[in-house]
Formats: sequence, C-alpha cells, structure tokens
Amino acid sequence: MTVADRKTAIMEAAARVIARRGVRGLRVEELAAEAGVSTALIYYHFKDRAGILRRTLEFINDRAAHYTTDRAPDAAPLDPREELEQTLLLELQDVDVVRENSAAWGELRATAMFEPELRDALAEATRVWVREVAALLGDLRPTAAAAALTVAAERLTALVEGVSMRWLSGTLPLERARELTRDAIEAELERLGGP
Amino acid sequence: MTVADRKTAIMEAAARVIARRGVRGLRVEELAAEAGVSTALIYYHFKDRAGILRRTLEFINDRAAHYTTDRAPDAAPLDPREELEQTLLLELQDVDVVRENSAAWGELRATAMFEPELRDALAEATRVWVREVAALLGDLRPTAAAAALTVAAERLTALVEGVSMRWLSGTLPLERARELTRDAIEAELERLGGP
DNA sequence: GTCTATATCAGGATAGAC
DNA sequence: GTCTATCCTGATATAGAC
Repeated sequence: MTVADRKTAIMEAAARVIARRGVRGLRVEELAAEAGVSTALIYYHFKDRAGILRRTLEFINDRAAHYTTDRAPDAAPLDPREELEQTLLLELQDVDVVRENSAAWGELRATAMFEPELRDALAEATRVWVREVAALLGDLRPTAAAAALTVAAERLTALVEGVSMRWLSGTLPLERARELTRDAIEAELERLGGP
Repeated sequence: MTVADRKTAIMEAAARVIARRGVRGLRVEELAAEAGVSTALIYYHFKDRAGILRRTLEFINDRAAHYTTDRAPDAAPLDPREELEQTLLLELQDVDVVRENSAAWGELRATAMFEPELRDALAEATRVWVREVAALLGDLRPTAAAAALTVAAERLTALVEGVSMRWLSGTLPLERARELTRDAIEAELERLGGP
C-alpha cells in the first residue's frame, strides 16, 4: 500500500467514524483503530484534529461529486429529468457511502456554525451543488429566467438538506424523505412553467 | 431569586452558550459563569451533562411555543395567511432569543443523530410543529385533503430547517432565507388549490 | 513513514463546608 | 441550595526509536 493510498484509507475511515459518531464524537484514537494505523501517523499526515476535519470535508465533497457523475459506461444516458432526480435523491439513499456522506455533511455544516474555518469550503460546495441543480432545471425549462432557476435550485437543495437531517436523526423515514423531495421537484418544475 | 427562577436562569444561559459554542462546545464551567453560579450547582440541579442537554431542549421547545403564540393583547388578530408566515418566518429572525433557539435547535437535531435519547423529544417537537403548520394551511385551503396538508407542512418546515442551517452556518444571508421561505409558502398554497 | 510510549491538559464530576 | 476546592478520566498531541 502506497503512502497516498494510506492517506486515502484514513480519510475513508474518517468518513465512517464521523457518520457513526459525529464530528463531536470523532476520537483520533478511534479513527486510528478504524484505519488500522497509530494515532501518531494520523497527526503526522494531518497535523491536528482540525486538519483531519478539513481534509475529510474535501474528501467527502470529491467523493459526492464522483458518485453523482460516475455511471456504468454501458448505461443508457439519463434524460435531464432523471438526472435531476438522481442528483437530488442520491443524497437520500440507504447505501453506506451515501449515508456516510450525508451524515458527515450534516455534521460538518452544523460544526461550521461555530468554526469559521470550515465555512468557506462549505459555502463553495453548496454553491457548486446549487449551480448544478440550476443547470439541470435550465435544461428542462429553457425559457425560464436564470434568477428563477437559481432560486428554485436553492429551495430544492435546502429542502434536501432539511429532510436529510430529519432522516438521519430518525424523525422521518427515508421513503417519505424521498417522496417529499420528488414532489418538490415536480412543484418547482410546474412553477417554472408547465411541461 | 427563587430556586425555580435560578433553574430557569441556568437554562436560559445554556441556550445562549449552545447558540454561541454549539453542543460540543458547551463547557459546564462556561455555563456556570454565564449563569453566575458554580459548576457544582449545575450538577446538583441537572445531574450531568446529558441532563443539561435534555432539559435545555425541553426549555427551548417551550420557549418557541410561546414566542410563536404570545402576542401583545391589544394587537389586531392576525389573518390566517399572516399567521402562517409568522409561524415559519419566526425561526428566521436576527433577534437574540430566536437566533439562540434556531441555533440550539439545529445543534440538538444534529446531536440527535448520534444520541438516541434526544430523538423522542425532537420527533415530538417536530410533529407538533408540522401539525400546527398543517392546521394553518387548512384554514387557508379548507377543501384540501388532510394528507396533502401534512405533506405540504412537512415540506415547508423541512425547508425552513434547511435554510435556517444555511443562514446560521453563514452560507445564506438572512433576507434570502426569508425570501425563499415566503416563496415556498406561496408555491404550496398554489399547489393546494388557487386562491 | 510508522510505531510505542507518554506528556499534558482540559473539562466533567464530586466531597465537604456552610 | 450553594459554594470552594479538588480529583481524575479521557482525549489531544508529541518524543524518540526503528
């Protein structure tokens, strides 16, 4: 295993531990055990606890970008509507990597309320996501104004974050969360001009 | 100052400290200083750290219930539409108590992902809120089906939580958060049957 | 680069006086 | 009920060998 692989393995482990215990519950010792390395090595590579969190946020963002766009090479291309649903509903699946990402994402957003140094990365990731959703909406409603698309995308992504929190905190069943999201997509598309 | 008053003062202080530092950042010592008492007294009244959190969640729920319904006795009665906007937008105001409540609420929801003992109180509070919003929607759209009202209320309240998180984590300006919420109310009302 | 061992210290919790 | 003083655990972080 190369050094780069090992660093990646540590960040994968960090995502798992954060999903399991939260940012608050992340213990460097537990992370070390999860990754099968010593605590000293973690500090060697990531400097300190804040460094672990920062790098893990980046890692999660990258991974989300990939599971959003990576598709089997032989799969039929998605139509825009399917792609839009995918993009939003992907955050709401009971699949390890996704659940980890969503949980870690929620945690990191919550943490960012009190740690300004996470804010920039968070704001940027949000911006990218909103832009992506707005673009997909634009494909489906080419005549809609750019501002209207952005507002709709902000509402949809904020809703997904909201229902995701409820899902992960056990307040809302997953299927219900997905249903609310699907309906909201429907509603926004109607709002942007009927089909 | 009576004992009951003192306990209330401690919980008010807890809400302030949680809003400022987060659940993870809550130090019993800082709480004690904020409330002007000793740490020993906190433990005397609340047993342990978990007890502080549990009681504080109850406290902010009660307080939110009151600032939602308390109104100057001489004020003109709100019409249902205003009342609906109030109920949802009240969580999005740059007023100390509200900001505290919203921040603490977001924190506690995030914490509940990993601490099952907070879940019940959280789920119950959410249920009450959804029911309240659904009832207000029902006043405005008496012909709508109950299930449709509930779904709309779930979407709206989840959206408010989502934009609230973004607001408090510095990703979205307050005015924008309010605007998105207002538009969403508009959209849900249209969806439930035009005015 | 990676480990074992350990320093350091913050903060939760309690004892005991008043 | 409330305080002062203190204990002690658990977690971050580092020293130094390999």
